[in-house]
Parts: sequence; structure tokens; C-alpha cells
Amino acid sequence: MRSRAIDGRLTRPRAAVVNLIAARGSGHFTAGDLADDARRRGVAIGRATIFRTLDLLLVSGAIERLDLPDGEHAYVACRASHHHHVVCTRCGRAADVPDGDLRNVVRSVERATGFTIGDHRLELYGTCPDCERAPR
Amino acid sequence: MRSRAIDGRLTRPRAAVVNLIAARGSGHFTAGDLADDARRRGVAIGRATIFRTLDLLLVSGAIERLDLPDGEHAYVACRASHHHHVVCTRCGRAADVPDGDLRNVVRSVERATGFTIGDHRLELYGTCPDCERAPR
DNA sequence: GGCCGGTTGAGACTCGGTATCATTCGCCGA
DNA sequence: TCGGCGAATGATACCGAGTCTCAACCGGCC
Repeated sequence: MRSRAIDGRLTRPRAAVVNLIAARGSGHFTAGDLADDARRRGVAIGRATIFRTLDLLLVSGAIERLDLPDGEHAYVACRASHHHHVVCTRCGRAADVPDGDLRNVVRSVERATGFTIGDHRLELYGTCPDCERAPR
Repeated sequence: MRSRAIDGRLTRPRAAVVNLIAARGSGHFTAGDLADDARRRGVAIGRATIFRTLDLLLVSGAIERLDLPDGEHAYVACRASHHHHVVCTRCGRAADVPDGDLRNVVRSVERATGFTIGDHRLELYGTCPDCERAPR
């Protein structure tokens, strides 16, 4: 993750959060996961700061929020343009998916329901190529 | 909502929850909303029972869970077959949307990412025809 | 009617997330 | 380089959603 993903002051705790996220690779993570990581590495960061930094990264588009099927709120590091995520239900890895064909879907829903669609969220769950190859 | 939406015993509290949901019309609601409704109508139902009944309705397919953009968990009454929801961000009304064109999207995502997609969730946010007509 | 086991509800608990506020520290201007 | 201002921090209290426990209750079958 790029280090200037945050507007405002570049502080030690913020950099630490960004590093923790970068160190996690492409999986999704929760605020609690980051707090655990920090503790395990001996990095002292307040819980409130983790939530605040996550919010900043969210508005800057460096991460995006995911709603897992079990209702949990997770985050994934990602690029800024509008897109969606495929999440591997076995290893947790997430990949970006361009908006692409979804526009047609949105248009046909508008036609069918009369709603004017402003925003949408698509989340896809499945198994990544590696897990697909690996024995269950 | 049909009254036999629940497997197991047909008890007073369960019927009360089903009635409360039916009385809400097509909007989305949270477990807390139902608890408020119940209290306002003088119906005594334990919080735990509301959550339990909601779970039952969820597995029976009579309601579905929605993740609102603000991270809140809401529910909508709906039919059982696989579909998605458009939610009006002004009045909260929700309409069902058939799966339809989304299959193509899922297939093209599979091709692009190598993932095998098992499940997906699509949520659309916008304004319903009534709110669109009404002055802001 | 009576019994059995599923269901209920009060309340304690967990956990994600927010609010508060005194303290700390990044950063800009001199 | 230094000082000061205001943003950021973090400890802590708090809140609300959801779960767990367990004794009491009651629906439905014999």
C-alpha cells in the first residue's frame, strides 16, 4: 500500500497501521485483526486510533469495506477506482473485479423497478485458483 | 408474510414477530426496530426471542439480510427464490430484483480472475419512483 | 389431562465501534 | 533551530447489536 494514502498528518501510529495492512497481503481483515497484529509485533496503538485510521483509508479509497456472509465487517486493501471484490471463502484472499458488465444489470434493474439507482455493492464468494487446486 | 414461515412450534411470540414484520410493509428493518414496535404496541417479547425468530425466518427464506451502506444489518421480507434488493435511500422501501443478467457478470468474473464463484450478493441503492417524484 | 422437550425471557456477557478529554507531537512560521 | 498551535493520540467509559445461560413455561402428542 502506498504510504501517502492518508490526508492529514503523517504520524507514527498511522504509518504503523498502513504497514500492518501492507504486511497482510491480499486477504481481508477486521479492525480486531489489526489490533492483534499490532500487539503481537509489540506496536502500541490504541484501538480508537485503528478505527480512525481505517476510516481515513476508507475515504481516501485505499481500503474498502466488505460485508462477509456471516455479517462480519472486514476490509481489503485495494485500488481507488470503482470496483468489486471476489473473496475466497477458504483462504480469505480477495481480488478486485472491474465494474464492467454490471452497468447493464443496473440499467435493466432500473427499467424493471422504476428505481433510480445511485450506488451498488456486489460481493462474490468462491474459491481462488490455488485453493481450487489444493486438496480440500 | 405467510404465517407458516417457521419450522417448529407455532408459539405466540413467534406469531407476534411475524405479524410485526408483516405490519411494516416493504421497508427494511432491524432487530431493534422490531423490539421498538413490540414495546410500542404493548407486545411483550424478549430481545433474544426476536433474534432467534429472525434467524428462523432467515433460514426459511421468508426474510433476507441486508447490509446497509452505513454498516447496519437490516432485514427485508421477501420471497424465497434467489434474488437481490434495491433499497430506496430516502424512504427505506425495498424491492426484489431477479438474478437475471447477473449470471453473465458472474461468468465473466470467473473467467477474468480464475476464481470459482459459489455465491454472491448484490445490493442496489437509489430512489424509488415515489420519492423521485416527490420534492426533495 | 398429563408429560416431554422445545421455547421463552431475564439478564449477564462479548464484541465492534464511538465519544470524551487530557496529553502528546507534527509541522509551519519566525 | 525553536516555539507554539492545533491535529492526533490513547486510555477509558460508553453504547448497541447479538449471543449464552438457565430456570420457568407451554404446545402438542399420547
